Amino acid sequence: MKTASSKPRLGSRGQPEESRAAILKAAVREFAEHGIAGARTDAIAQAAHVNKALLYYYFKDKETLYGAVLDYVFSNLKQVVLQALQSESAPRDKVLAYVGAYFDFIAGNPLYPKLVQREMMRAGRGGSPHLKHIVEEYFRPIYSEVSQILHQGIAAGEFRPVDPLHFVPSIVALVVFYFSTAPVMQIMAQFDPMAPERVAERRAAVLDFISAALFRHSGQRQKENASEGP
Amino acid sequence: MKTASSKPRLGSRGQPEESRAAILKAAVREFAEHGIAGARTDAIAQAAHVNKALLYYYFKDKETLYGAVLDYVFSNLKQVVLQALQSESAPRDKVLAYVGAYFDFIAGNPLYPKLVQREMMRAGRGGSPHLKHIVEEYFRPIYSEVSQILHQGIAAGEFRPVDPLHFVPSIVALVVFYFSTAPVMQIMAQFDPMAPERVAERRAAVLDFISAALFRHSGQRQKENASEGP
DNA sequence: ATAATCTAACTAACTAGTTAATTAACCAAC
DNA sequence: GTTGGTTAATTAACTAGTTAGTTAGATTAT
Repeated sequence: MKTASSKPRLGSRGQPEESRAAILKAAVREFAEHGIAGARTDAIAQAAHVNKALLYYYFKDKETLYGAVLDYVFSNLKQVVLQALQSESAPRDKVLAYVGAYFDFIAGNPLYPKLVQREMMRAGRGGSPHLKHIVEEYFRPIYSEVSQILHQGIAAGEFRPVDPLHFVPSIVALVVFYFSTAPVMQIMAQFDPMAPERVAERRAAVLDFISAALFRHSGQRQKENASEGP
Repeated sequence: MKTASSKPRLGSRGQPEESRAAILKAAVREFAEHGIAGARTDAIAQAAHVNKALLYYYFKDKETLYGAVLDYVFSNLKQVVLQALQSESAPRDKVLAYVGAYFDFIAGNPLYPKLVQREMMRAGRGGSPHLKHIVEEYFRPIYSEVSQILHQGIAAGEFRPVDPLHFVPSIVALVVFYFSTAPVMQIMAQFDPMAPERVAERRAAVLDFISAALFRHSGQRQKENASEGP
């Protein structure tokens, strides 16, 4: 980015990067709040202080813009999360670092969780053109890493013998759910669930929940299969 | 309901209850798959084999129809879940009964989880006219019951000292998430996540996860506060 | 001039909701 | 037991408003 000009940004050859970024940012909010069907291109243009035709100058159509939003959000997530897994520590600490980083990322970007959740729901019968790409590009690499760590921890006897295929989604559920359903919490309890102290409380609760469910405690029974029949 | 006539159902004074029910059923599917903004009233009418104007004869407008769908779904949920909590057993078994019933209800109605999730997300800035009613009417009674059981279990020393305000949503997250995000699972793993054996697997995993996180195991440390700082 | 950036105004398609008419069950009077 | 009015249930066709996407041109740095 160059000089942040305060000019009325008229005419041409203005700030292409700024415009594009403004559109993306506005689109994140609009899509997160209303979903792809509920999002209005006019609203995005207005929020970005840009003519609507510019959306179509930078992005092919609404669906493509939505795809760009998803790529932006999920690549950020991937970067943050994989970085947290870089350290050379015990499986136990790696899992905690992963969950913590994931939680903080979501908590720090209150618009993302709904976007994530909405996209994950989009597929049933003629669904999303983006989902496959997102899964392959962002989810699978993260899953592989975490899954590997789980196996290490289990092999080392640090963890209970859980199935990563279920445990990893369970982690995601615990991290994301609170934020995507914040409106319900707002009504249930009578406080703002996004207030820093509440978020900190939730963070602790999630870490505690996962720790208790995953880590072996002294005196705990050895058991090869982690499941009970239905 | 009377004789199921096989007449072409033309004209008037046909089967008012059947028509209304057909509309509701079609609306459940349409709203679950596309959300309220993405749902098309024409599609609902067509799926219900009914003229579109009939939607407006029975329901005031799209939003009202959506509200009726929500009431239908959530009252079913409430009934099933509260019944499971009726028994006179130990807190431990009550929690397992609750989670099992909740899980089975969602698993048996594959359209509901997305509906639930979608509505729970609907509020941020000028949101849902239904959410408050749903929370007060359906969620709070369930929450109260479960919360009470958790307190009993904690007092009896059966449970770890968890905060119901976080633990209950965590349970919901674990139960609902798998189903609402089934499309992702479908791509990640290469199997149908709704296949009976997979659902059974998930059920076991959820019960195991919650059991491990909640129940005290022999030799487990006593600790008054269940959280770690952020 | 050229080309990249940007806009006001327009259009074609879609969609929630309405209207006015139609059908048949029910009931009362003849 | 037929006639005709009343009313609930249902529909084909329409309307008014919205919305994604386009176009033809304007602006300005190089």
